[in-house]
Amino acid sequence: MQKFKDIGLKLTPQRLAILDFLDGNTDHPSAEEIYRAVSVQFPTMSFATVYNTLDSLREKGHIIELTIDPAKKRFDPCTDMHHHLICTLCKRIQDVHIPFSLDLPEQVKGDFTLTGNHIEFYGICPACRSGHQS
Amino acid sequence: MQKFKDIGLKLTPQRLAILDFLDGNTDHPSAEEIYRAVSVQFPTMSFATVYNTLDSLREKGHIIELTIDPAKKRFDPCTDMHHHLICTLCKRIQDVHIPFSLDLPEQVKGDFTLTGNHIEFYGICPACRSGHQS
DNA sequence: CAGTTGACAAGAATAATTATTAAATGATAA
DNA sequence: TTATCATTTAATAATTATTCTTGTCAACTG
Repeated sequence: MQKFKDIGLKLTPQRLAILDFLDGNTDHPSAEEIYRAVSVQFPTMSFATVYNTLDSLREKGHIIELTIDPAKKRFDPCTDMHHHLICTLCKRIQDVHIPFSLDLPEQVKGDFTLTGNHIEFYGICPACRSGHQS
Repeated sequence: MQKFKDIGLKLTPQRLAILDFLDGNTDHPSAEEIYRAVSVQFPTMSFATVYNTLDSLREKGHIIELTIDPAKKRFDPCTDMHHHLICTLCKRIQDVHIPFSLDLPEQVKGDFTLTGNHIEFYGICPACRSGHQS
């Protein structure tokens, strides 16, 4: 777990468990899913601890908070610039690790300084297209 | 108010007021902001009516629900495909009416059928860059 | 006119999240 | 190692956004 050394936060067992669950996870889990997963090892774990940890990690830039889901926040341990491919039926979210360096014409951005972008690709996944319950 | 004719819903005064407030609005207001604005004319207006109306309008495709703000839903009367330019400091959201026809390579999308995309451009707006409260 | 339907207001209920608190723990320096 | 001190935790209360429920009323149907 070398990678958690320079995190800039106290490394408690709870945090380590959350980090461990998140590490390499591409499911974009919600706070509740993280809580459920980590509760297996730490039955005394509090929900607030999950939120606090996620908040600290976000502040330090170790995770990204996704606003893709209108109902709840989702968290992504992959902080590289990347985008998302979302099935509009089953809501599954898939990573897109291709950079798109988009710019805006002057007349649109004006004196706005562009710092980045995030693209949501919408579509129908293979599973939903074939075996959907119509 | 010709444009509200074919809405496919009963046109009640409350709904008309909401529609009227939304029409041409580029501020991406939240339910609460809509409620506050419409309450001026209809002091008895209920919050639930706002949510119900917004929900009906969304179902009929007359407005779009934005998931840009992690804290709450925002609503956009502009249903054309368009994107958003967001100031990461003051959170102001500006429309970007430029189409970006992005595609993904086969190896990424696989059998996914792409239906659309939405781009969030992040940056610092002129106001925040100059007169920010540091 | 009686009955059905849809819409409204009011407020309760729910779900996600944040804030508060005291007790426990990890980091730090002697 | 140990005392110290700030941070973290768990439990719980509070908040916020949203949805649900209920009773009522108006408009429409037959």
